[in-house]
Amino acid sequence: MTLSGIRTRFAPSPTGSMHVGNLRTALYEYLIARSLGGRFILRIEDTDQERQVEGAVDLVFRTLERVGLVHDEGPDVGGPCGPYVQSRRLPYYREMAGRLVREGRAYRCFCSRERLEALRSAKGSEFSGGYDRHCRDLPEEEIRQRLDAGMSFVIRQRMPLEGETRFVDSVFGEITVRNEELEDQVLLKSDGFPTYNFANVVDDHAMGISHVVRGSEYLSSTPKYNLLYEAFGWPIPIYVHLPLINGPDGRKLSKRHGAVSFEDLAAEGFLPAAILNYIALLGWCPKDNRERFTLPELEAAFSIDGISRSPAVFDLEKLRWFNGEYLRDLAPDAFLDLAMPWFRRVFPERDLDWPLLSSLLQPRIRQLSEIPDRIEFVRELPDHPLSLYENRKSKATPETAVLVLGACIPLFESLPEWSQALLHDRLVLLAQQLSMKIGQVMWPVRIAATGLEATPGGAIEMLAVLGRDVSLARLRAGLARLERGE
RNA sequence: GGCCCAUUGGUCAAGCGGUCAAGACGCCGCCCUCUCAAGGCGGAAACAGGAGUUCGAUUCUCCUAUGGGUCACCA
Repeated sequence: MTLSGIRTRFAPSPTGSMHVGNLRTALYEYLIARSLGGRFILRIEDTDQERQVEGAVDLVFRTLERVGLVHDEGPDVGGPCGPYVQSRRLPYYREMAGRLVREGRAYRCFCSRERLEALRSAKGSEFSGGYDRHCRDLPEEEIRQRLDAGMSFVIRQRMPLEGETRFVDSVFGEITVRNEELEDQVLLKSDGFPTYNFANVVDDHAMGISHVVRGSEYLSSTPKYNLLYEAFGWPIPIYVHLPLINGPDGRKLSKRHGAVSFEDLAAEGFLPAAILNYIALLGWCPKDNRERFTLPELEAAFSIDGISRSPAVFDLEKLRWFNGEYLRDLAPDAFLDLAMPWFRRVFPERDLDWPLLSSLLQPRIRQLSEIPDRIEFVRELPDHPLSLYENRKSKATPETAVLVLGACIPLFESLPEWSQALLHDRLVLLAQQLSMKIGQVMWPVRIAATGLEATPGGAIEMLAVLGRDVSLARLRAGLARLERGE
């Protein structure tokens, strides 16, 4: 079977949540494949028996689906290079490791973990690190003896002791490392599982991966990968190393920076499309500097040469801006559907004029999670100081408030219908009668009704949301407070 | 500490020898406006430092500084 053409893969370890860095890697891998007419493959790298997390594989599927990164081959959809789960490819890795041992490019190492640990601590602060190649040239009979004795072993790659390894990364350019820096890395662990490095190379070749896309934390170990490809006589893939994503403090983004996984962000009211759009721009910039992109638009615009080399800081503020844009672009009923669960957090039973509230909130929020706080005033009038009735711009004062509220309460009581149109007409009329500016009458009404300096709508809209009874009760209470002066 | 990489406003970033050094977020101001948003207009804000190369460096080279990555039977 020959695999040709552009092929990229997303190869997560099922160890927990979908970090935005991982998601971005998946995105770029997807985009490289799509923009070049290639195929995007999903492979699960579950070679670490101890770090498996229940349900993590499902989370990967679900997340990719939610953001629309559809893979062409993978554990669920199959493909010509299956299985796409590393724990089911064990015999293959053993065969390949055995081949390297036979050819003298790898060897069995019987060193105990204790010895290795002692080695490391002995080097101490020097940090010259690494394995001392103790078993590299064990005599044949000694190997056979230990094997017969049932000693466990790992298989290590026999690295060249001199010379240098050079490679070209599509993003970072040419990189050269002296071979003496390279450790005789473990290929096969004593439990028979391959290490990440080994399985990765073996599978990338077996699956015909043309572009190896990954975070730049792998940059310095890439020479080891290349030496493996060479040991097997396989062609070296095109490398695309991605700049890291850091937190605001300049350190690698992690849990202590708050919500950094896709599911955290989604739970906080960010739209998948907005998240995807934002992270697409973290480390990549289109030729025309455009910012708003749908996935198909990204597929058309993406190119490797737009990837940046320096790390990017994950800026929640900018994500919030993106999210606000996406929220505003939603059709009103689509926004209502998304807002409803958040409405229900404050009003599990009671119904309000949801379409009205929804239309007021849509242009005003950036995260769905802002909704509960924004409508809490409907449930209960917030404590507020009388000084709120003072507003320079509206020329409103506690004194004018008394006049306005005193006049509009009876007016509202006799209103035949509690409609925005009617409310509006009456208040405009009232302003004329009192020779006041419109804002002068609207301000105290809104304050008395909501107790808030800023509300999701004007006075009329707030009255409509609250309904006749609640509105009147609050206006009366407001007036009484003003008259008492406290 | 060794090795590798990076360095344009607070953040994302354009730039790829000659620019008054784009744009976006955020911030500030003005307009619109029954508050706040949204929208419109405007503003403050950057080439880490030092040597070279060159007629000319943000762009090329070297050094320094700072930051990051990596040195596992983790990925």
